[in-house]
Amino acid sequence: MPTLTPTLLSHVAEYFKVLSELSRLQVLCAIKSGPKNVTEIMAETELGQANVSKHLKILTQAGLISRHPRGVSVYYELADPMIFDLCTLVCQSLEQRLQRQSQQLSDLSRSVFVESEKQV
Amino acid sequence: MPTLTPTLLSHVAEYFKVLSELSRLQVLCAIKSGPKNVTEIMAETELGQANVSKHLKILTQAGLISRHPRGVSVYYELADPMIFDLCTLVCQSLEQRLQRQSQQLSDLSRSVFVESEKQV
DNA sequence: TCGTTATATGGTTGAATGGTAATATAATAT
DNA sequence: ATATTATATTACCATTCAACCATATAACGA
Repeated sequence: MPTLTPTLLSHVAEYFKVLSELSRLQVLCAIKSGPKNVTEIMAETELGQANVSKHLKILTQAGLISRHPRGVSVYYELADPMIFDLCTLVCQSLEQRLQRQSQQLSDLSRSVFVESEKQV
Repeated sequence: MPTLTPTLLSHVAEYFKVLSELSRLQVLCAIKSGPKNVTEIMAETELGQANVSKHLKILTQAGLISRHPRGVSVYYELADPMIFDLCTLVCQSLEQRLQRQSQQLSDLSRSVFVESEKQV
């Protein structure tokens, strides 16, 4: 890993901030299978037009997607599919966390059960 | 990659939101080399006490770090070093983006140079 | 017990930002 | 030229949240 200087770190934080909004992740998922224009993205995400447009601008400025006007409509496509590698890693972490929690829960319920047995 | 249902996606967004704050990334970096107590983290990050405490709580609740009281002080440690794999991927993406931009800049300056030559 | 140190919490404030409606711009067709 | 469709922008509101101050809690020593 590169040295995480404060400057670099703030860029990383900014990157994560772009990905920290559900609507924007939905937009990214919408174009995961291939380029789509704004109308198509609106349909798939069920977000408002101005809203989608703003999010697309933010994603474009962050370099996560690229903009391709074609005729009257504008197509957007993923600039770096690595984004979904990030999502995969996060999902794995979430999964592990859930497993730990459910394990703790079952341990807890077992101990409660044992305790109640003692009472009898 | 698992199917990114809206529910799962919102969890992923939440995860990224935790990582989207410079102060919290600084805290994570501070304990990257090993567990540290709150005072040590304050010193390393130069953040206020209440501030650090709140960020530590957020990171703990998100499952990114774990809390270990020892005597009068409380030590925190990374719960999942995978976090820095995320940072590495992001850094690579940022680097690529910068390279593309600098390439475009040099292309631009070259074309400007050629144009000015034509003028002569 | 009392004081001290370490950490956590509550309250407040200001800045950032997502959503939406209204409007602007751009491209195409009639 | 004008209407129409697609996209972008602006203005506004509501919410979120980081930073800070003050205060509370907890652990330990004198």
